Amino acid sequence: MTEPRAIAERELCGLVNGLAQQIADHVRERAVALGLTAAQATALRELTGPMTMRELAERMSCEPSNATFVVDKLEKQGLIERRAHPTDRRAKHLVLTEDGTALRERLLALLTRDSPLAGLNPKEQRVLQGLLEQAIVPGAGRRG
Amino acid sequence: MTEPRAIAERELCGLVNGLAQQIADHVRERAVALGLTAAQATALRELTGPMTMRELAERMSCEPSNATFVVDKLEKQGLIERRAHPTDRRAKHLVLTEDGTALRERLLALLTRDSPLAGLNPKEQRVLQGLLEQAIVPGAGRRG
DNA sequence: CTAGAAACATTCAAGCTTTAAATATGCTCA
DNA sequence: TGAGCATATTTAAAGCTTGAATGTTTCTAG
Repeated sequence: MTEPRAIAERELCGLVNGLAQQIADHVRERAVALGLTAAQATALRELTGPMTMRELAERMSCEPSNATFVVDKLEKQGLIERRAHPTDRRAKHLVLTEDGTALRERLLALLTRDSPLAGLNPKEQRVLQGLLEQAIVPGAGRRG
Repeated sequence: MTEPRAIAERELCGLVNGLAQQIADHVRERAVALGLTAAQATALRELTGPMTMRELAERMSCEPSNATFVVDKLEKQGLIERRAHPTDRRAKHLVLTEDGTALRERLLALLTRDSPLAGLNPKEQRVLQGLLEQAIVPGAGRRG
């Protein structure tokens, strides 16, 4: 409680959360300009190529059931398609449509402008990246 | 798009989000052990002393309307009280009840054990803190 | 081969979060 | 003083997220 070390760690957690919010707000702002919600934009951004629902969920740091919800919306908008997975019949293969690909390009362009990490120069960003990678426990977030 | 710098920044955003999730999951896990939800636990943790709704919302990195929602729950459980603010009649003064204070102590004890930042030693945590403070734009997250 | 365990995706209920709008109070300045 | 704008909180609607089932398919040990 009054242990300085514990207090510092709590404060640090607050900062991580604060920066995550700042990033999320940044995405949300740009998303609405394209008629997307923040969650939809995040999914679109993470869809770097064909992948399964689970892979997408992992990239979004969310539960698979949430990915189902978001992909439903994107599919209704004709931006994405759920195809049969080539080798595993349990899985779906998510593929961007032509419209989806085009919109994703526009989204990435918007997201790249005015980075939410502009306060850090490239070197500082590399240091931050190293620390975050070290702090993140591989299997913990979603099945600890 | 294929610009290496932009890709690195997107990846970095993903890592920030991932660590924030890891921290949130850590809180959630401990919260349920005390009959609290993650949001309620976060509010309780941030209530370091009497404060207004807006102050609490800022500490939680959320909208004031969300703080209203969470404080409603805590108040119904008798953990917190909304009192008149001593100098500003628009504002509420949030104060922990005796039960609330006791539960907060137990929560902090749980949260301190098994830190979600255990992957970093104290020195690394200080470096991380410095970078995060630099990356967070003071007025940005909540009023664009 | 086959039964059991594990993995992928989905559904549903419950709870969280944001936005916009509404109410109440405070502040500034002519 | 009082009009106009800013701030604190709340409400309602829409959307997000999680966790616990469920159905299907795959894997693994015998």
